[in-house]
Amino acid sequence: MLKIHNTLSRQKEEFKPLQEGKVSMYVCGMTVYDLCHVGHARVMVVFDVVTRYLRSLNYDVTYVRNITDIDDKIIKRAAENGESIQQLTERFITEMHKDAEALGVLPPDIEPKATESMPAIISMIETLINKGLAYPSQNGDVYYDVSEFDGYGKLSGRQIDELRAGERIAVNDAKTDPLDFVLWKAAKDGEPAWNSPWGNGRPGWHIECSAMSSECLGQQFDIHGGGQDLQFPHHENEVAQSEGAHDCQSVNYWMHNGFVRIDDEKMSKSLGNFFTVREVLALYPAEAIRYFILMSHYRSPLNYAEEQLEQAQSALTRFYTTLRNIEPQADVRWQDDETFGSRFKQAMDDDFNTALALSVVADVRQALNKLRDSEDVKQSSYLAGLLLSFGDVLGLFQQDPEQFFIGDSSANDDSERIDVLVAERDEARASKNWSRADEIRDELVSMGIVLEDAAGKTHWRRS
RNA sequence: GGCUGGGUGGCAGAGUGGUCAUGCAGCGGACUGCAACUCCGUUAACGCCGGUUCGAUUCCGACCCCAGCCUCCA
Repeated sequence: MLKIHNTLSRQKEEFKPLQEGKVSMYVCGMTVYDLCHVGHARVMVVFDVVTRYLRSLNYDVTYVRNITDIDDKIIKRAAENGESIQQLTERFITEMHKDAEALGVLPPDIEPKATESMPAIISMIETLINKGLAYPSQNGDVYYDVSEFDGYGKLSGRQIDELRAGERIAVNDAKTDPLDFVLWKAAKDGEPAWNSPWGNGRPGWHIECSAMSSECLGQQFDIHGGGQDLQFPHHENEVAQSEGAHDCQSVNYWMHNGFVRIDDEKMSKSLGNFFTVREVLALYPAEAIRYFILMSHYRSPLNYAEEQLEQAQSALTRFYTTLRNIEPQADVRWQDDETFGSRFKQAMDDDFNTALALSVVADVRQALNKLRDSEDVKQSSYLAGLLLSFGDVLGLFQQDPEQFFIGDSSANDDSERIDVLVAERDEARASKNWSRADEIRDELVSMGIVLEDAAGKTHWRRS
């Protein structure tokens, strides 16, 4: 039985989809004005695994991840760069897709953009105004009237009074209450604008998600995900908008992943302490980054550190070492395995506990290694297939092992030379010329190459 | 200040009222020409103080410390 930690109740709850056998899920994606950082990578990887796991349980999943392609930061950045907004956003959408692909993140089923959802956004704002939940102000903005929505604060666990007592809310004369938030922003000169009943303008940030989620998935759907920092105000406001407009509970399970940290501090654009995915990919294999993300539970903070990435890479190296030279059985389904499969399911059913799931997978690896010198090819092949089946859920272990060890050949064209040296050393070893053999090995070590003399064959890998 | 979440061995990170996490690293051994890989064995933890209990890292209470949100942020 799958349990999901629901932010609404702050508890793990049994997962029951609205429609049997189907899951509808919406995740807040990127605002595309810059490269993705490791925090964005975490969201993508975490919800990719959620999707893969649900599918492995035979759910028919519709996964929506939006793109915010119009907002203040985008306008500002485009102006700074001297390019059009469209040029900027298209560029970073392409970059985001490259990062996602490198990290083994499967594309979402629907990837709606704010700029392509204007009719739905405008019509939702109209509904909110007609219901008395929103009001146009004299300057052309439209605001949501927080005091008119009963459940305001239920998702983030806040009271309106508490929020009002806070001193950090900017004063704005156009609002009747400082807590009210903008649904539609009137355009200033030179800003991109869409026509609306309230004049030219653009949507506020929160409304696009309410509009796109209901447009893609309906007024009610199963799971809504995103980073923890979106809980308030973004998701709280989404609840107010969607439920205010539709008079029904919009989301049954809210999932929020924890932050990536650096030196015990949140990695964020505003603090400037972030690493882009691109930077990290230059240092470590993409799969190691993915493994690193899955080493901890998705709701825990994840501390980004060189040591952790290297640890992930070492662990991954062991898996591929094990998989080398075994022909995995192709049709293994982890769901049918009673020993490891049931433990894996238990871990993943418990709010997607990938850290625990990885320990089960490590046990499979060990069982496989124990068979290394045995004659039981059938069992070895089965366990290797099982490993790949688990890996399919986690998005790991799918590469050809040799490829993993050799690395990106376009970046390293010394493979031929290495092969020549290895062959030369094998000859020296055959004639028991140990000093020559060791000399060659030392040379390879200085090139960052580790040799492994398996039975009858020498493998090499980059350290 | 208000509201969340958390403090586990050298590091990372699960979990549990009373024999095992797991990974990386370390130590001893097997294997190896020597290594590497692999296997076997092994060291080591549960912030602090009380309480409940036959027994608490796990439950309860106080305290200390850390992070996050309350403003754009995944």
